Amino acid sequence: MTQTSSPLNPLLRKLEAFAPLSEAERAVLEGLSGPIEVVPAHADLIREGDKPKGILLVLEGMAFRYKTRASGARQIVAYLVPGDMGDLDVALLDQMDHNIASFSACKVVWIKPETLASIQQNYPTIARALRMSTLVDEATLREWLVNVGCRSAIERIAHLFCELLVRLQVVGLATDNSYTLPLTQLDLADTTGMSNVHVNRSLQELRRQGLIELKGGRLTILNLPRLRAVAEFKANYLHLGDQAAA
Amino acid sequence: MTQTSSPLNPLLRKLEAFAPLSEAERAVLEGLSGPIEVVPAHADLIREGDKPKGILLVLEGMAFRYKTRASGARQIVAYLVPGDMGDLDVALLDQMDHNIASFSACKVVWIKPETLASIQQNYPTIARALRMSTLVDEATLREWLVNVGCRSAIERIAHLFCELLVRLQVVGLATDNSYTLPLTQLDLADTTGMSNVHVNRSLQELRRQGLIELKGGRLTILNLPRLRAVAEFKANYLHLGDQAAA
DNA sequence: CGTTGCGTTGAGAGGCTTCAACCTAGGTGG
DNA sequence: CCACCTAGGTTGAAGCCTCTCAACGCAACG
Repeated sequence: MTQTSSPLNPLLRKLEAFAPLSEAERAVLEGLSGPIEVVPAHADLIREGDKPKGILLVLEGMAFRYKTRASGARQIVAYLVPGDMGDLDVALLDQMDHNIASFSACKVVWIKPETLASIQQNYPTIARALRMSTLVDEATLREWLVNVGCRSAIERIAHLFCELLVRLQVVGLATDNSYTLPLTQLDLADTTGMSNVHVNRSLQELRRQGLIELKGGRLTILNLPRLRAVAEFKANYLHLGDQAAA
Repeated sequence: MTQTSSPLNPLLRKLEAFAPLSEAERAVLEGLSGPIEVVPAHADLIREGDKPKGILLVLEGMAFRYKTRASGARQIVAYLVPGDMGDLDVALLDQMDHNIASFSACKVVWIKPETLASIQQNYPTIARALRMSTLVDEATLREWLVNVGCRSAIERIAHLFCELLVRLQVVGLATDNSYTLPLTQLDLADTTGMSNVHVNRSLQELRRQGLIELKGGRLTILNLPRLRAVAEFKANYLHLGDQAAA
């Protein structure tokens, strides 16, 4: 209630989902805000082969990690929503092995490795929360692999929607089982490893079953229990405790 | 040359691929050996829902991470070869979100979080190498997602074989483009998101093209350049510098 | 008012799955 | 020492899920 308008709010909310923070700790995190970069929609933030620019923190908007093949095929390997951070140790790498781009217009910060390192040293609770968050990112990647590796078309999309709901709820960006989803069907296709045509048909099926409504860049989940059942969604990999009924 | 017989040797080799270690640092790492657990083939090391036992380090044999669906379907999400370690911070989680099991008989160690933490504090070079290694694990997961998300059956298998070659070469377990591969075709199927029948046919095709030989639990790559071309394999995500011609 | 990006629809093709049978090799026990 | 058993590899056939290609609708925008 105090600082809902701070650009750092999503990060604070996310970390507090792992461990309560003191006022001092919250204040320190506010110090991360630095120079905010405003990024238009559909723009690359950093490309494969580039030297890491620092630790990416998304404040607003939605971004994603992806890799491309020589053929031009694209695989999206992660979504970055407000409060999400890149790897704490990216600075160790001399070049990126994948790309990061924006879905919608974004506000981001590139945190200097030293800044983060010093915070981690001096504030163990924050350090813990940040490391938890990294573990969850990895767990999410594993879940995405399960998604593409052994779920059907409809199940994949349903699972993705369930995951996003939880992640956006944590940072206060989803209410009434509804949230902004600035993706095209082609984006969804490249995320779930299917063709845009089949994404279209799967979405229609989800609509026909009365599970979701998706139009104008906003997704509304009409029947969450059934959507979760379809996706066989268990939130345990997000490690939020009981907040998101596993 | 000095201590090739140490059970810790794979870890040393792996970390040295990221940064040269001093004798003192090597000695410290030897101290990790602790009580070695011998695990038979096809046994679970830890299950989803369990409390993490410590940081897993594989000394010998081959293990894997996997998740299962209610239907019984299994998705393998990572391979663990000698020298591979689990997440440095797993101890932060109160329960595992996936399983780990052995392919072949293994020797492993469960390192106590405190032990590792103290080493990380006192030996920055080791800490760096360990964190690099975690970054590579995550990058590998992303590459696996690309594999399942947008490569054809043959390409998936070829890519997996290329990756394993590099990883095993690093720890000295592959010579002459050949290495031990204690997997069944069903294991390969659950790794690549396909049916065992189709894995069988894809392997036959790779054999027919003279690219590989696979029998008796040993894989020999007969034509590495062509196998890499088929897989469109670029080793950059393993971040080994020039050691493995990207 | 044309252009452009995105969603939608139809039709045909194909990669992969499923089911099922059969084969082989290795291990076990009578 | 052989018969049996089992796990894993191989093969065939049928079918479907998903893809590709292509056309068309539609809304936003300059």
